Amino acid sequence: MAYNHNVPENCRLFILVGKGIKEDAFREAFGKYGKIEDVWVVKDRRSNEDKGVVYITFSRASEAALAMQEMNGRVVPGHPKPIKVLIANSKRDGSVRDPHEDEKILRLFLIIPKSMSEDELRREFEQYGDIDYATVLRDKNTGESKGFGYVKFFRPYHAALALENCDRSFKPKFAEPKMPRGERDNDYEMDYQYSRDTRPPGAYPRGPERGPDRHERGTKRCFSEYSGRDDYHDDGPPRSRFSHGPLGQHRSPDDLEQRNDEIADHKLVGEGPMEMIQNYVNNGCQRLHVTAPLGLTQQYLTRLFNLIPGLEYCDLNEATGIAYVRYATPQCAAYAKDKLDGFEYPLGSRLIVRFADAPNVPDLKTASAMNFENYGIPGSSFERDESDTIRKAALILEKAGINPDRVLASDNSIERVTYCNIMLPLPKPLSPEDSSLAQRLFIVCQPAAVPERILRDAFCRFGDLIDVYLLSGRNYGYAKYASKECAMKAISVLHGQSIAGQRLKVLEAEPPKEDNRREGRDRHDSHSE
DNA sequence: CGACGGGACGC
DNA sequence: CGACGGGACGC
Repeated sequence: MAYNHNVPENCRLFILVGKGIKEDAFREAFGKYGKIEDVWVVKDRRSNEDKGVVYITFSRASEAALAMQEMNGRVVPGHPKPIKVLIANSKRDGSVRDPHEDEKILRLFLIIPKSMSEDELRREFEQYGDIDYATVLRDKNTGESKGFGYVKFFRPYHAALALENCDRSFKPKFAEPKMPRGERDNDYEMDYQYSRDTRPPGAYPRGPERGPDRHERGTKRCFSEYSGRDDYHDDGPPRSRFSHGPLGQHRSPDDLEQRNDEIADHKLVGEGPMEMIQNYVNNGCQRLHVTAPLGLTQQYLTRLFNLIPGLEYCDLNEATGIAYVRYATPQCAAYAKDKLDGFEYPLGSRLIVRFADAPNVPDLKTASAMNFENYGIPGSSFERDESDTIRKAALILEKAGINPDRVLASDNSIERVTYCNIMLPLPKPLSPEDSSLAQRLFIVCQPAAVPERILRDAFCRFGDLIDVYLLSGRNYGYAKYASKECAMKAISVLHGQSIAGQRLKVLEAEPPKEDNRREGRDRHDSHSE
């Protein structure tokens, strides 16, 4: 435990690259995919010359996977050679090439309820991306679930999103590769298989509502554009030379309401107005940069952008409120930008949607700042007719399966949540799992258990929550806090209230029953690793 | 085309 | 009444 400080798994990129490129160029090229923790341009000890290898550590695996997916095979500006981007092995594993190393970044090991079937497991995780397989391990004799399973994705980015965003009770981990000796069939060249536009063999479009253009792209583009691609050369669906008007144009309040209407009237939902989308100009940009209000969750934002056909991913950094969204075609992206830029979501806040890397929008900061002027200032003309706007927006959110009551309160300190009978403080970040325990609470749900994600959402709102869980199959459990005040606040607010239809008791927990009284220096820490 | 530095448990 | 959680894949 001494070294290897808490760098999460699969957050580091291993990049093969031309020599003479400086650290700043990598920060510039990779920084937009996430928070860069470290850039190391490897140099020869003696000659001090570049070795053509760079390591970049991101704060999260999804950021690294996204950067790999987007940057592999591209060039760093000003340097002609396309780079090769892989997820780095952990330092401990060294440079060994495991023949099944892809499992380390594609497959999750998950703790699941004993009652959960493979279908349910798959359904739970396919919200994060296309799934290769979902398995539940069972006792050979009784057939009873062992309470854990594996889910394998096609893309590292999707696996990482699932890991980071699934209910914490799954205790997700990247699975250790373990393969029967028999080889698997689709062992095609791994090197570039996760790159930008590829869709793996057997992948299917997520969700039945996807537009037909998805299928056309589908399987056959896997390796078409890797070699030496250095710019936008879209070979996607039929492009149109016509547009429904200029893009990125200043918008009037009437336009916003008009768009809300369109969405509410289903013009935008479901099978999608494909011919309309095709009429959007192809500017070669499939990625959008979204500025969302803080507090908005990954899941909710994904549902919103998924209303528009062709969504490939929607990655929100919940800490910054910045999301990157990608669609199957530039037209879909343009359509999404047109419809959702300035959209009131959640109620009371507006999204800002820009092209992430369009040549004609070189400076994101400038674009965002301008946009704030247009939409973000209270007292602007957007406030007129407020009740009507809110009503329409609520309609749209309901269609996306989003709870319209989850409104950011005007004073930004409490909100209405549908699962609870009272207003609650806004969610606060969890304390790290290894935080020292300050107070434990005993929780009883009567008459029946409440899903853990709801408990987590409720109990985190007082701050410094480490963990909350119910004993498996029971209606009681514990919440652990890193601060006594936060725990006591949770008791004072939540005790006696109703959550997900259950009556809640929240008490200070008694010390664990098995008297571990010898808390001195009972065991010597085996310094592992 | 292919693999590991610097600084470092702490206010 | 309601008291203490689960963890690796048929070679």
